[in-house]
Amino acid sequence: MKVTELAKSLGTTADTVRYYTRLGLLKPAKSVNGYKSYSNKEVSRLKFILSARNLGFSVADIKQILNESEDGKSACPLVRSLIKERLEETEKQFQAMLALRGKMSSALSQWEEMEDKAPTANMVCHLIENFEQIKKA
Amino acid sequence: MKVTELAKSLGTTADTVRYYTRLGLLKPAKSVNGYKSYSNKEVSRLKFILSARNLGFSVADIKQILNESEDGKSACPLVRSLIKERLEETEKQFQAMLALRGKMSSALSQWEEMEDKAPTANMVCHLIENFEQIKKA
DNA sequence: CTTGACCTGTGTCTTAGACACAGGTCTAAG
DNA sequence: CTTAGACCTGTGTCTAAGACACAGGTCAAG
Repeated sequence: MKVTELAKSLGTTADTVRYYTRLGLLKPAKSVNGYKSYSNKEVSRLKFILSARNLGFSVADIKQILNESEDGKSACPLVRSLIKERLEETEKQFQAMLALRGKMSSALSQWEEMEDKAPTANMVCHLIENFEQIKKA
Repeated sequence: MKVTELAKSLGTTADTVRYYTRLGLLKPAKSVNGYKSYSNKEVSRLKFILSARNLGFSVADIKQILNESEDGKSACPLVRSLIKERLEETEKQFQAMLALRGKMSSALSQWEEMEDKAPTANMVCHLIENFEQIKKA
C-alpha cells in the first residue's frame, strides 16, 4: 500500500500519514522504487492513531501508548491517566474560550452603536482601548 | 526604557516585547550599547497591543490595525469587521471543544469500570478502539 | 579589579500537519 | 517505442505566539 492509498482508505490525508511516519509511529517497508510500502498491520495502527487523536490524545501521548503496547504490556492504565490530564487541560481551555467568547460578543454589540474616531497620539482605537466588559449581575 | 522594564511595567514578559519588536509592531531606538530603547509612545502602543490580544485579535490583525491608524485613518471599521471574523472562529472552536469535552469525560467514566487488557496483533488498546460515545437522548 | 546578579539580542523549539516543489511512475494514445 | 499528462513521491519549509537556551554584555558592591 502506498501513502495516498492508505490515507484515503481511512479518510485522512497523505500528509498526515507522512507525518506519523516521520515520527516513527508507522514503520513502512521501503518498496523497490524508494516509495514507502504499508502493510495491513500499519493500517490497523493508523486506525488506532486516528481514534486516539479523535479522543483528544496528543501525538506524543499516542507514541507513548504505542511504545507501552509494543512491549506487550497493557496500555490501559496509561491511557486512563493520560485522558485525565488531557480532560483537565481541555476543561481549562474550554473555560477560557467561554470567557473570551463572552468578551468578544459583548464588544461586538457595544461597538455597533459607537462612532468612529480618528487615532490620536496616545490612542490607536478608542473602541478597543476604552472597552470594559459589562459584568453580569 | 529597556526591554524588561517595559515588559514589567505592563505585566507581560520580555520575550513578548521582543517578539512584537521583531515583527515591527514596536520600533525602539537603539541605545548606545546596542540595547533597544523604548519611548513613552512605545509604552502606549504596547498597552494597545495587549488590550487587543486580550480581546481575541491576532497579532496579524493588530499589525493591520496599527498600519491603518498610522495613516491617520480611523481603524474602527476594520476593528469591527475583524472582531466579527474572530468571534465566528471562536464560536466554532468553542463548539468543537464542547463536543470534545463531552467525548472525553464520557470516555473517562466508561473506562473506569473496564478491565485492563493486553494488546493483541490488531488491537493496541481496547478502551480506545472500542469506544463509542453514548448519544444523548 | 573582580565577583555575581541581571540583562541583552539572536537563534532555535514547540503542535500537527499543510503546502511547495523538483522529480519519479504509470497508463493510454500515437 | 515514445510521449504526454495525470498522479504520485519524499524532503524541506511554513504556520502562531511566544518560550527557552545561550554566549556574551552591563552594572553596582566590595
